[in-house]
Amino acid sequence: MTRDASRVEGPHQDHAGEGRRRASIGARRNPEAEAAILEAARGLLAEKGYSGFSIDEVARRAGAGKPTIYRWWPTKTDLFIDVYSAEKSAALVPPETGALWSDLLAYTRALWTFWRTTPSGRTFRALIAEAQTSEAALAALRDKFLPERLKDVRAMFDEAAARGEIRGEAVPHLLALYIGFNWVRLLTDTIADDPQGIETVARTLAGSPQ
Amino acid sequence: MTRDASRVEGPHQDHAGEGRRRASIGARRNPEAEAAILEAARGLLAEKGYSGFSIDEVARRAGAGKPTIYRWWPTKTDLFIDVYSAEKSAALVPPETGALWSDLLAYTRALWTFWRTTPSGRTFRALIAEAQTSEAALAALRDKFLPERLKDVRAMFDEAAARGEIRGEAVPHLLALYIGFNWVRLLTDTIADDPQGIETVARTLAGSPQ
DNA sequence: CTCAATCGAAACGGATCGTTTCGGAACTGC
DNA sequence: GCAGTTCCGAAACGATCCGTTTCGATTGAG
Repeated sequence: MTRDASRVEGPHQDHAGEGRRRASIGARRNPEAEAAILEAARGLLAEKGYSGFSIDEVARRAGAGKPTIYRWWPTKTDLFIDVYSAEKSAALVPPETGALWSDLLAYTRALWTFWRTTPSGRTFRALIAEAQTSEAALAALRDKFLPERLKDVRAMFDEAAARGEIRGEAVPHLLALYIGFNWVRLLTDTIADDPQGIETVARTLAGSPQ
Repeated sequence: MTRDASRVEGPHQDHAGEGRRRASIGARRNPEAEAAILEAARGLLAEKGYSGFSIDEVARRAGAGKPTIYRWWPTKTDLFIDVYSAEKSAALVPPETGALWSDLLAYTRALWTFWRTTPSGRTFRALIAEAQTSEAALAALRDKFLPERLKDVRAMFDEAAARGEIRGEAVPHLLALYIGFNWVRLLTDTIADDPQGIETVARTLAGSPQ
């Protein structure tokens, strides 16, 4: 690349370290900086949702420079995915009622409550939305988060198949059906408690008599 | 508002109408401008998806001024919703096979093909994503588009209830279940044809023997 | 003819993404 | 101990975008 050699750049850095500053710790990553960035990003996402999630604001809150952020996370989406990865999968203990329909009933109500009462619902909506724009986010959602976080739900279906309640070959499709139901309610912001709807769905998926 | 009265604004408008220009037709809307804007927006959305859908680009393509756009559509979301409204609901003729499960099988395969082979799938994904950020888009999606476009599907379930295949009270919930299945496949970009999965889902919703 | 509303061009303010320049700090290899 | 490398954060930049404002011009209504 040909570049102009003559430079007339002005001075930078005029307040000269009177405030607190997290300087470099040498020719390697500063874990404090990384932690501060992730924590700032996590808090910002929980507070203002994805619309208020900007790199500039994360840098301000973390007391970090934008180049420091972009050194480790090439794009905003990468940082977002990383922050989402750190979210606790939450204390959604899968029920063990002995029947698929009542397992689903209990689990669904707990999930909706979790989505309503923590930042997780909002954050998950943001991830799904981001996945509609970014290929990286879509791949992360489909190939990383979904398989990981659906383990418990899948186990409920697998156990039901082992008990003979449903066919084993139907499990992946019943799972998709069940996930879709929760998604459509979350994405249309209609996850107020709905015992009747949830019970109908649970019984339909389990093939139980109504 | 107090405003400075002294102005030293430079001149505008220096090429003086040598190019084609769609001037005002008086103190009222110019339907040509409106049509050009909608057409440009529609084409842009189909070509580049929602990420490339900017007001500046729409204005350029339409040969319109941004103030003209903002006079009629207060925000970008409003224009987007309006463009989406104009999308043809498409030639998805609901099947009449006489049984819910086979109706669903045929309809689902046609829907997925429609989503894959036209800009509609991409556009619908964009609307769902937009609804996660904009309250207006969410309201439009939930209260306007969904009820309207689900008429055919709802009718399939209603007729099945009339035939005694399913309980009438279950219709809204089975509908949500069915929509969710399609959404989750669309939003994770997994709408390649999947006859087995679709059949399992159709039979589960219809309560048919497997 | 005057007034009001429209038209498109252009510029603006503010925000954002992602990049680059800069002064400085600290570890690593020699 | 001393250069060289890599990191650090501040600041500015270019580009893009949203939504607003100014401006000259056009045209219908009264």
